[in-house]
Amino acid sequence: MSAIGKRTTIDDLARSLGLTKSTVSRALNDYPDISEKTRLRVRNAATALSYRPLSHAQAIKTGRVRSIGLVLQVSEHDGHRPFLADFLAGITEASAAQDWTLTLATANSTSDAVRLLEKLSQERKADGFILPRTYSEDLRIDALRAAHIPFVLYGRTDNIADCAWYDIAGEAAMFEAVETLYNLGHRRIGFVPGGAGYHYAKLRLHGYRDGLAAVGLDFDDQLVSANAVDKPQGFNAVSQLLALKQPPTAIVCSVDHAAVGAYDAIRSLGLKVGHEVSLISYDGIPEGAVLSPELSTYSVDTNLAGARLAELLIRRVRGEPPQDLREIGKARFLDRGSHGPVLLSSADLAAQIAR
Amino acid sequence: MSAIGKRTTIDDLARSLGLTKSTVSRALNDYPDISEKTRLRVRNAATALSYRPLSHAQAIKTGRVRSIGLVLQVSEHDGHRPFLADFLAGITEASAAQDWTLTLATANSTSDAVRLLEKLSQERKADGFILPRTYSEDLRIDALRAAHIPFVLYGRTDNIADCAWYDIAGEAAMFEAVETLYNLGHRRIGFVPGGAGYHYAKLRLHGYRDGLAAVGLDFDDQLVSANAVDKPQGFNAVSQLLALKQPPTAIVCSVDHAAVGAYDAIRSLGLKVGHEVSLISYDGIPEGAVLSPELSTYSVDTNLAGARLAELLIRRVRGEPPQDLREIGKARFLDRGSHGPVLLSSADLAAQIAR
DNA sequence: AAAAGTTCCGAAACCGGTTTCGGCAAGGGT
DNA sequence: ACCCTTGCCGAAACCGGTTTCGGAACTTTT
Repeated sequence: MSAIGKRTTIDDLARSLGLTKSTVSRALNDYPDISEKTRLRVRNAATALSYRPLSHAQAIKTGRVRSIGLVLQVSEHDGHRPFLADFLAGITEASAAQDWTLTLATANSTSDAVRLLEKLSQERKADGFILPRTYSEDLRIDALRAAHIPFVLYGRTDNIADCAWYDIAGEAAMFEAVETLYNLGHRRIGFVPGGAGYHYAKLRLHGYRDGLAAVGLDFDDQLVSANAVDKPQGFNAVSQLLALKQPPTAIVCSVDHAAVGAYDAIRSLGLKVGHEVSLISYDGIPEGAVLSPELSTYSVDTNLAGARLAELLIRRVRGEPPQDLREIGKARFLDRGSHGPVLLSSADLAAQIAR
Repeated sequence: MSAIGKRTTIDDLARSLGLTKSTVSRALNDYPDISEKTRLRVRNAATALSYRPLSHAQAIKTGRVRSIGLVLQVSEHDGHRPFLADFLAGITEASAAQDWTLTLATANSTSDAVRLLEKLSQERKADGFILPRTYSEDLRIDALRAAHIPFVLYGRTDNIADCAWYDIAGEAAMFEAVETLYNLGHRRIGFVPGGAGYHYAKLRLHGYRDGLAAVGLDFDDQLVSANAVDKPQGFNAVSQLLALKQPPTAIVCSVDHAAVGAYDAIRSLGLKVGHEVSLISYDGIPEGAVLSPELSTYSVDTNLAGARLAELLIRRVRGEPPQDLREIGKARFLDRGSHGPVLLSSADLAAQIAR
């Protein structure tokens, strides 16, 4: 690898300035016992010689490599797969702004993820981790907590001790969706929950129930289908709901990919989305815009999420307590064509379906 | 960050064995001057105490952090966006097998990418880089070459000096597509080139031309449309081709996303894909399977590409010459419904379109 | 049995930064 | 005029590994 183009080290820099490397180091790190004059001299010389400290040489004393760890579980049902690039861009841009980088790994299972988290941390490839797709009971969190490794959740979880997080208020969106549909005259409102075990699914179901309570509708567990996170599951879930004696005239979906299946289910009964059956969903996947009618859904700013998570994690690594590092964002409603005023009563709808 | 759970250092390990750390280090790194007996003793003790060397502490002497760098340009037209997760998984899995990791960054422009490459390398956040989406003339390559930083291309380029690469033989696929269509009776075969400036686009156009030559058809530059890398561009490109006095009865697309637009263009003229107009494309995006008829296309194993690239780069960093690190894979043809025997002559097709 | 190799490990330098500690010189107070 | 700060920088330890060098103990050769 040819030794051409030797790096300039801190010693080179110090020598060229007639200072010692300790002074140079403190000047560059803004120690208070360095005069403003020499601080500037050092800074200028550093840029002139294009000096860049080796991050691993710094790390040996500071213990920090200025790197965010992220372990993706690729086998997951990935509603966020289309958002991956945005998510990563959000993290890396926010990180780069503070001179941090992203160390990425992929796992095939939760236990694999735990193993990688521990390994990356022990080798100090990362100073802390962003945990995407949190479960209500999450082994990754348990492991990091036990090992006192800094982390930030993308999502929330049951046991929030020592947890920092960024999350979108999916429950608020579901709540609002129920209200919206109620105001359009719907009185039988179904719900398609998201992935079992994921905490977001639990929260969104709560939001749905709270929404019902707020508008004065009774909760009917028949109106909650099986969990659905993709097109076929969504198809089955909605078929199941529409086969009820008193079918829902509106359905709230936890994830867009299930809603795509819902379109097929509704159409296969000779009904039209947004007319006989209204649909409101959550995620904001691009496919929603090419369906007809376009899917009414709550969209998530994944780039922003990545950026916020990176900033929170860096603060966490720097020692801020997790209680101060909890942030909730809002999903933005895309008011499109898949929902509308109630057209038929539930009974009439049942009759129509029976034909 | 509580000092609970102190790491075991190499000194701890040495002390517990009654050896010096130099012996331990050499034992773990398979130096020949360590007896087999002590080598085993050390290994066992290391796993027993779960000793994991700090990668940055090693790096200070070795100069390597065992990390692959990847700078994504997020603003690119990303045919490979849907494959991003697969690509990253391929890289990280192959890297992890050799105890390497992936350092990821994102850029908004080529100059931004160059800046990041240099920065990451100078701070030694990465030992070398994978360069995705290569251009025929690529500033990133120039920069890395000039700085003697190891890199591997995903794709090829004009000036291949000092270049190692992995690439899929897109030109062979285009060649074969022309042959296939010729054998089905097509004599007017159009071509939709990919992104201007990208080297893959140049290669695939060559493949198309060579294919024509091989079957004995003349090259007609009218049959080559404008560049197209997404749906609207594909729509325009194919509309342009079908508006010719002697329109093609078959079209080869450089990228699937353009082919999706081709479907619309063909249908809007009252024609059916795979009947009046045949279509063969390249990439293997998932959307191709939900079109009707399903898109005939050459699919790329992106996961494998990531894995091969990681392995090549690691060898490159270890000092193998780039000439020995060039590898070409093959795209797999998905023989589906968007192409078939010629139905109308070009003249008849023109007449039909005119109506 | 002495000389010459081998085998194997310890001692110490080294990598490139950061951080602690101490001291000199200038400034301020009495 | 003297002492005490304060400001500012140099000297040296330190971080946790890797690598070079030298030498003791043990074999082999002559």
